[in-house]
Formats: sequence, structure tokens, C-alpha cells
Amino acid sequence: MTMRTHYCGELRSGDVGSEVTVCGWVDTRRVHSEHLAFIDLRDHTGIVQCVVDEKLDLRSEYVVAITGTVRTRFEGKSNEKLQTGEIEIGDCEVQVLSVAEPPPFPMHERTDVDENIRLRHRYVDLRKPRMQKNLRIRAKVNSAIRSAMEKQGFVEIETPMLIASTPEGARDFVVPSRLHPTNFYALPQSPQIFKQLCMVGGIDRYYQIARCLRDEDLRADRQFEFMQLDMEASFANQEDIINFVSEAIKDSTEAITGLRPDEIPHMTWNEAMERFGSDKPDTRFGMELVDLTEIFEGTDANVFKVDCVKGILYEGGSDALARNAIDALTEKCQSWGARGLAWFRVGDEGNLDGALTKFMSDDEIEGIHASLSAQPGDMILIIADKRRTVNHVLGLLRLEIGRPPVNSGELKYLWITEFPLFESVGDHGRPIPAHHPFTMPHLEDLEKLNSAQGEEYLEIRSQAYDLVLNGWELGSGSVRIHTPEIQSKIFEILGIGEVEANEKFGFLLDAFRYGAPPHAGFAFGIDRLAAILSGEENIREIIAFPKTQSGADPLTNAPTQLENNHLEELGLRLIPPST
RNA sequence: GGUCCCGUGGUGCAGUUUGGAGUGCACGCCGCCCUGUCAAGGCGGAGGUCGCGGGUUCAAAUCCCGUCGGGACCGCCA
Repeated sequence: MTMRTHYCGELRSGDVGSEVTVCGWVDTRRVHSEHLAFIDLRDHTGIVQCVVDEKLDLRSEYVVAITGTVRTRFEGKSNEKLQTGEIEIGDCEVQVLSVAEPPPFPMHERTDVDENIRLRHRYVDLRKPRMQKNLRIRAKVNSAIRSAMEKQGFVEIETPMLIASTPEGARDFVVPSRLHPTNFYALPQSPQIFKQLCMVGGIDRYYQIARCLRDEDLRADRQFEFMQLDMEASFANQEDIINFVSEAIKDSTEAITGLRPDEIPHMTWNEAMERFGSDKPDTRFGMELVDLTEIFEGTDANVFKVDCVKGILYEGGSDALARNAIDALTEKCQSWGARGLAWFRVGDEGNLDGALTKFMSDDEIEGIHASLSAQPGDMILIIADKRRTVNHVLGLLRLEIGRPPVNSGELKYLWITEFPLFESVGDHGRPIPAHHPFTMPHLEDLEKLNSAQGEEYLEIRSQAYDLVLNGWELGSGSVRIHTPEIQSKIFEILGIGEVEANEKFGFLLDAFRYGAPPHAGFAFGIDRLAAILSGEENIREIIAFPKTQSGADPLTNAPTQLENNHLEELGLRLIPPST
């Protein structure tokens, strides 16, 4: 005889008359007397009302098994809020399996509980419907991804967690080696090198739902450890990869929402930066950046005598933004790197009202008015600076003012293509790679590799691409370099000599000498995807045991100190923290 | 490295601007009553290092300095 015959939330009118046993936690109780009490029993499927007609000491969160007969509720006594509201379990025999202290916070979800307290008692928090729902959505996403990849011919390969540290990229988490004192393993930031080695190894199509670790500051969308769909395919180009990944994204979205997303649109990196001031534009709302630079050519206003002037239109912003709110926005813009924020209220006559109008010509005023299609009551916000700064600051300002919650329900997937190969030029005039040094340049820009000087390097495009959802970067990938000629050229430009290249990436370069197929790949963050599909603004809500913003775990108290003998065995001695 | 917000019985809040007795609200908890509730109801009760430390003051939850914890963001995250 099994302990349980049915789940609480699945009993229906069709079960009336059957004797059932349900197991779970005591949710709310409504005790009328020793002759009548209603016990709501909860498991992950929901709640069922059990009627008890004897004196029982049942408290919140007691774990019980209840055996009884399913019956229709009395006329007019059904509860539409419950899926099981038509029925109840009567003639109950209650077996207490575990008693419980009162929960440390309310089990109902009408009030938000401090996250620190939730995490300290996560095992209780996980019982709530929200976490039950989110973790099950996450599991479905994982499952849909696996199916999608396998149906496209990808093979799941596991790669090591204890690997060699490489200097590039994020800060590594490291693990001391007991057998090799003074040496350390690094935990993988991603399986990047290994998946490329798999391509050389003839795997053809690799995927893994991989745990990645990066020792960088935590955010709402960033944890130390996170999961990625990591994939790589041989004899594949950018379009192939985008199709493979899009299929996994669409399948997992459909598995959760029931609706298959439309074809995911593409946008070049340059267009994204110019229109939205971000390489991960949130296209759920407009408020696009409008270039006003030409209007201010030959201007008398000193603030606009700069490389680039762009503005955004805040519809109805004239009333929405009081003077102190504008001042606060100005301070934010300054903290983001701008010198200031120029603002104009659009008056009833279509006139512009702002501190800077007295320095501006009529043509200039009319020009920004028309360019932004301003209407009375709107607010115009302008940043003037270097183009890069203008796009960056205005992009952040746009989000600050107009961004809907990430969980508004709408799902705007977007591919960003043609990322620059280099993100900036360093002190010695040498460019710094935007992605990693194995990223294939855009074929049309190969010639520029030989001729570029200084800032011109930043115009070289790559075959790197990102997937964006509602303004969150879900993931990125690229076509990889597989020929020694181009790889040498890139290393030369980056100032990485042969010796250094061999030190850092020797095993990969060695591998490429033995017959490397052209290959390309991608990785996207499953936590972020699952969070948005769950309607959550924070990935901690879809992780069973997450860390706080300071990287601590209130439940286990990690990180902790080590005993001296433990340190000794590892050949470690602590440097006391400086005071 | 930086900016901002929060910390008050078990939980969620108000009180802090303008210093005056740990004052208040809701939920929970404990006890009693109650045979159709479903956020049950009624009556009674317990429960506080106002995060911590220092300072100002006759007097600090309240003002100042520091610190710890939580959160949002910039930097960082190839």
C-alpha cells in the first residue's frame, strides 16, 4: 500500500465517492470547535479542504497524511478560488508524520518577506507556490532545451569543473591543489576552450547545460554561479547557429507560455547603439535616441559644440518631471559620465522652455522640435558629448525613464549582430578584444585588419552576435577563427607574441594544427530566460539556493573560514586582512 | 572602487522630517468559546538590545559619525 493515492490539488468532482490518502503540509486551519474543523492540506499541486470532526492538535506546517472519502461540498459552499473547490475530503483519519514549529514568516503570499529571512529558511520558502512554480518552470525550460538540441543532432558532453586558469575575461574562482602545492585550479567561466576542442575532436555538434562561475559583483541578473546552454557546431556559420539557438529558445518559450514566438528579429550592433544606446536594447518601448548633431553645426551654444548631440522625447514628461526630479536625473547622467543634461519643456504653443534656449537660434529650436516630433506637454532630454558617451548615457536615461518591469508579460527577443571586434584601444594603441581573441572578423572587414590604425580598429566588425530578451543579455556567441593565418594576425594586432600565445592558449593552437573544422557557437543564460518566463525580475527567484548580493548564503553561512590543519594540508597561509 | 534605498516584538508596516516614557496598526503565536468555514469569527494574553558601536543632548528609534547586514544601480562581468 503506497502512502499516497492522490495529490491534493488534483482531486475533482470525478473523484467523489473514492477513498483517498493525501499527504502534505497543513496550510490554513479553520477550527470551529472540537466537533468541526477545516484543514487545508497543501502539496506542490495545490490545496484540498479536509473536514475533521474530532479534536486534533494540528498546527501550521505539520506534515500529515489524511485518509478520507471525497465528497461534494454542501450546496452553496464551494470555493471558486480553489481548483479543488467543488469537493472536500470527509470522514478524515489524520496521521501526523511530523510536527512543525510555527513558520518563520507567513506562508501566504500577500506580503513580501525580507529576502534575507527567506533565504535563511529557504527550505520553508521553497514550499510556497511561487517557488514551486518557478522551479518547475525552470525544469521545463531545461527539458525543452535538451529536446530541442537533441532533435537538431547535438550531443551532450560534460566538461571539467577543475581547469587551468586563463588570464582573459572575468575573475576566476580558484581551488588550491593538494597534490600540487602552490598550484591552483580555476572553476570554469564557461566551457569555451573545451567545446572548441570537441569540434577538433569530431563531435560535430556539442551542447551542454553547463554551470559557469565568475567571481564578479552580483546583480539582479547575475550570480556567481549560473547555468548556460552552451553549444558549438562544426561546418556551421552564423546563420546556422542563430537558427539552432532560436529553435531552442522558441521551444522552451512555447513549453512555458503555450505560444510559439515569431521569427526573432535581427539588428546590427551599430543600429542598436544609435537607436537605443545599448547593445542589449529593450525594444518593448520606444523613446528612441534621435541624432541632433547636424542641427547644432555652427551653434553659438557652447554645450552643443561637441562631437555628438542626441535627444529623447519623453511624452507627457513636462508634467511628470518636476524640477527636483530633473535635477536628480541630471546628477545620474553625470554619474554615468555625461557633463550634464539639457532639457526642454514643450509649451502649449509648441515653444521650447528651458535654460539653454537663450543660447540657441530659432532654427536650432525648430530643428529639435521637429526631429523629435514633440507635442505640447512633452519633455525633450538631450545629451551632448562624444558619440560613445552620448549613446551610453542617453541609453541609460531612456531605461531610467521609460522601462517597463522586465516581467510585464511581453517577450521581445532580438538578435544583435556585427559586434565590433575590438571594444577599445589601449594605452599603446593596441585594440582590446570585445569578445575573445578567437572571434572571427566580419569577412567584409578582413582587409581593414591590415590597414587600421588607432581608433580605426573600433570600426572592424566581427562575426559575434548576442541574443537579447526585454533588455537582458541572454547570451552571446561567435564564429571562431580556425585558420592559423587569421589567428596570427589577430594575436599580432593584440600584441600577443608567439611565446605568450603558446603559454596562454598553446593547447588550443596545438589542437588547431591537427585539422580543425570551421566552427561557431553560442551560449545563453538559462537563469535569465527562466526568470523572465516566470515573470520574475530577479534570477534569485528561480534558483533554489542563491547567494545574496555580497555573495553569501544566509542558509549555510558560506563562505566560511577553514581550520588551520585544513589550510596546512593545502599549503596555504592566510594574510590577515589589512585594517 | 562608487552612488542611492532599507534595518522598529515571529512577519509586514507606521512612528524618524520638527528629540520628550517602547506609542500604534495588520498578520502570526498562546489560552478559552464556537458544528460549514475557506485570509473563519468572538474574548483574553504573551512577545522589543528600535541591527551594532560611539558622539551630541537634561533627554535619542528620531540628530551626527562609524560599522554590520539586505536590496537597486554605475564600474566590473573577454
